[in-house]
Amino acid sequence: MEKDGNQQLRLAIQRLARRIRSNAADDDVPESQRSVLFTLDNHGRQSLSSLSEHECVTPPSMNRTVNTLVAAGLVTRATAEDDARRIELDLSDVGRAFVSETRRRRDAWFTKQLAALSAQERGILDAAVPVLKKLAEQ
Amino acid sequence: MEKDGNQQLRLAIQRLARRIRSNAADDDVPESQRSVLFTLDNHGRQSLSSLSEHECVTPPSMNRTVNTLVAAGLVTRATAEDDARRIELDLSDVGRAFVSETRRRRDAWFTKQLAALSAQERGILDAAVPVLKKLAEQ
DNA sequence: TATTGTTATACTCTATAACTATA
DNA sequence: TATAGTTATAGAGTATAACAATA
Repeated sequence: MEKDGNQQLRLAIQRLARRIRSNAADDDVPESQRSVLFTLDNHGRQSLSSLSEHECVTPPSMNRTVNTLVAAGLVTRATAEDDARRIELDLSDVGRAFVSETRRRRDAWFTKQLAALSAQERGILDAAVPVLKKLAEQ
Repeated sequence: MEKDGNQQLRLAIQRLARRIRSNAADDDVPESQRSVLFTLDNHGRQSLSSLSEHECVTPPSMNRTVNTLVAAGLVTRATAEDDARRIELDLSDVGRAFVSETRRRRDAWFTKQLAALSAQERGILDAAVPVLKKLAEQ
């Protein structure tokens, strides 16, 4: 890869990620809350402190975010059976439906963008998927 | 491209963009300010209102951000010669150096990640660059 | 009268410090 | 005494409304 090919690739990825976010965001739910919903969907029921660690936010801050989500009916809160200090946070049915719907909208937008490409271009992207995944996870 | 290949590609891009940001961010300068510096570097000297439009922020909000940047010596402010209502905002030399340094650090991190790939994998990514760019800009 | 920027004020999200309940 | 969560309070960053200066 040539000298500034790196920069071209990095810029293209950052720009595309920005477009995905701005085109598929649901402005009614702020990013901080949406991120918690997706974390609960991806990693399941968990305590306040594990959630705050995962989101790189302090417990008091996460507490407030969670309160909002519980008040909105998107998240459920329950005391843990084995340790009365801990609370178990999880998605409610409404929260789960919200996550599915958000995901569906993102995919719909992205699929529409892909449809404008040629078969050859889509083939190039298909080949790149595993490499991008490796890059994101290594 | 198969059914959920779209989703795989979208997820890989979003994850990779997140990693680029978290690994190369300069925590001393908040994202809102950094974004203004990059906009001035990319699009040159401009007024408060054009800057606020570009950043999708209200003029009072941008005014505050700009005040901070001027106080920090990263941005210069001057009354426009042809219209005394307008102000011209631009990068100072220090601001320009900051932008270069940030860019250099991002590239360094990303280049290091790419170095872990095989020649074949890098070739696949090279081929994908123009397609990703098209996707980000269409 | 319209436009450009600024000030006043309030709301949201985040943080640190201090507190309560449980282990 | 240590841990999980909460409350109190303060600092960014943003918004709307009202204002000042200039065109």
